[in-house]
Amino acid sequence: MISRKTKYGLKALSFLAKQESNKPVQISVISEAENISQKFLESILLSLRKAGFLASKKGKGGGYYLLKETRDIPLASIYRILEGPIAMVPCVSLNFYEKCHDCPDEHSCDVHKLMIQVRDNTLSILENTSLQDFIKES
Amino acid sequence: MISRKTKYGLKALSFLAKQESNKPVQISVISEAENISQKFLESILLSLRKAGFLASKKGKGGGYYLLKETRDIPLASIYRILEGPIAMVPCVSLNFYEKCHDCPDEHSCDVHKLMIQVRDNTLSILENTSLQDFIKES
DNA sequence: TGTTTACTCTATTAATCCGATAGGATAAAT
DNA sequence: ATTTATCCTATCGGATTAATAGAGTAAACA
Repeated sequence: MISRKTKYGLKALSFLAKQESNKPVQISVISEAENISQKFLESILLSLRKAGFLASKKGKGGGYYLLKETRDIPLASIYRILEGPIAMVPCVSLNFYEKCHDCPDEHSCDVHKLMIQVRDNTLSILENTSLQDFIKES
Repeated sequence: MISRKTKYGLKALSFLAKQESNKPVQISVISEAENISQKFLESILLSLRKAGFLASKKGKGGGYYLLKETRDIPLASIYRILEGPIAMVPCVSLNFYEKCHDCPDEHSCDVHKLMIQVRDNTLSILENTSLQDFIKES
């Protein structure tokens, strides 16, 4: 299961992607439309901005807007920013590798072998689905 | 990422599956071989027993052993028992369905639509990988 | 029958994470 | 200047996780 943070982030990105123009949208607008706590959404959008997917404008008429084309925002990137590693165990993570504390030797671990397969399969979905695909069929 | 509970459970099942005979294996043997806290492993094996995958014998010569054929234990079942829902959001879970608190209407939710696809894809991997497949190539 | 062995069950704990909130700082528009 | 709206840090209660403790139960075996 993904956290609310990730779900909210996806909903907000989808909301922004569906605007006709690229005019900034205020946090309060998104939070009301999508039933998300405004303060919580603030921190989520901030993460997405720091990751380079969104830009913001302060002051009157300000807000958030997409910085990239929707087709250039793969689900995998959003997931990594908001949720963390895509791999099921740290020892097979490409972007967040960590040794498992209980494994003296990864290469002799069945779970390790299995999780590499699961990771590759999951990755192929998440890398090949973009924000565009995902609002397309609404 | 999966919890340690699930990882330990997988390792323990794999360990049992690799025994030649179906003689009971003591918790302490598994916990030492796999570097798992014995007490924690106790509760994990108990869950797997209650779910019908393992059986146990008490007393001398006792321990845990597999109750089903390794090919009849899909990863999906183990995952559901130890980790919980496979779906990324409760509103698309087949076995643990719950309405999302922030969605007045699931059918108009982009995330909902997307997560159905992700779920089906993930499911097809986890349902079609059995404990047998997963120890096979060690 | 009694002792050892090993699973069963409950419950407690420390640490971490999650979701949410508060409030002041900063920057832009008018 | 004043208003608007993002930026940033800090905090909080509650839930979950991983691990531990200890008493209870059942089986084997001498």
